[in-house]
Amino acid sequence: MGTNNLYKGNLTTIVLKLLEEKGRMYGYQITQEVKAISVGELVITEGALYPMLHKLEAQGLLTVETEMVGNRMRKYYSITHDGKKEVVTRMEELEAFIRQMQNLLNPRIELA
Amino acid sequence: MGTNNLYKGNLTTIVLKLLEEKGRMYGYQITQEVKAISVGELVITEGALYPMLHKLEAQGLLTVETEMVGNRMRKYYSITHDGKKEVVTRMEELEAFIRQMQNLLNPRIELA
DNA sequence: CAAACATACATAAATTTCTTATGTAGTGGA
DNA sequence: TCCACTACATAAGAAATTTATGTATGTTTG
Repeated sequence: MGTNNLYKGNLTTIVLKLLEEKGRMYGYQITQEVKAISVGELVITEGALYPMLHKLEAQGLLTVETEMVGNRMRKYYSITHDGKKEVVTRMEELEAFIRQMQNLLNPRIELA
Repeated sequence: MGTNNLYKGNLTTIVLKLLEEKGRMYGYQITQEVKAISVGELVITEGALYPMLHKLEAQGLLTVETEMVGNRMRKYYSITHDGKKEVVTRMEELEAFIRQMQNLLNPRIELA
């Protein structure tokens, strides 16, 4: 997960958002895309990704289609309507979080 | 920890930064101050706070002075030189994290 | 004046989320 | 033929936190 562990709790948000944008991706592709976009900073491990995808599917936020490409299996994931609602919620939470962190961490006027 | 769980992994940073600003605080005071600054959004639980303070002391990032106020014990924590270095590192990491999240989550031009 | 709430510390068990390690299997190049 | 890459998967362990308790004093309120 790169050099620092602040992404903890945000991997799901990143994956859902990516699937919302791209429409349809398979697991390995997600890891490569995230690595590319983050310029190598964020590497999602398989041990984190696959259980997460299964969980999101079980929750109805993603759907799967299995395809054979040549001789190899691929499981394509797409975001559902519920998944899109979840993305909206998570984005709002993230923005609130960033505001709060700036509020908490920027030196401020002495409070009573 | 409030309504969303994004603060996960940042509680230590928040506490160290607060002690750097304020100079000297005790546990309960930290929970109240954080709650006040965040307007009730961020509530640090005791089960998270006290073990964390003990750990930071063991790591040499904080020092403790126990005082009796009336009939009641208070343990005042202060940040050390090493603690201040840690704050600098953590602030840089947080800024890098926020930039990466904006990069990952803002709709962007289609990549190759 | 008793009960409820606030102050102030603390720890233990459970939960969530992740890393590390391992396994299977096909592909492709040096 | 070995190594790296693609592509899936699971299990054991680690870290940070929540939830649940526990102890004890202080203060407000009906």
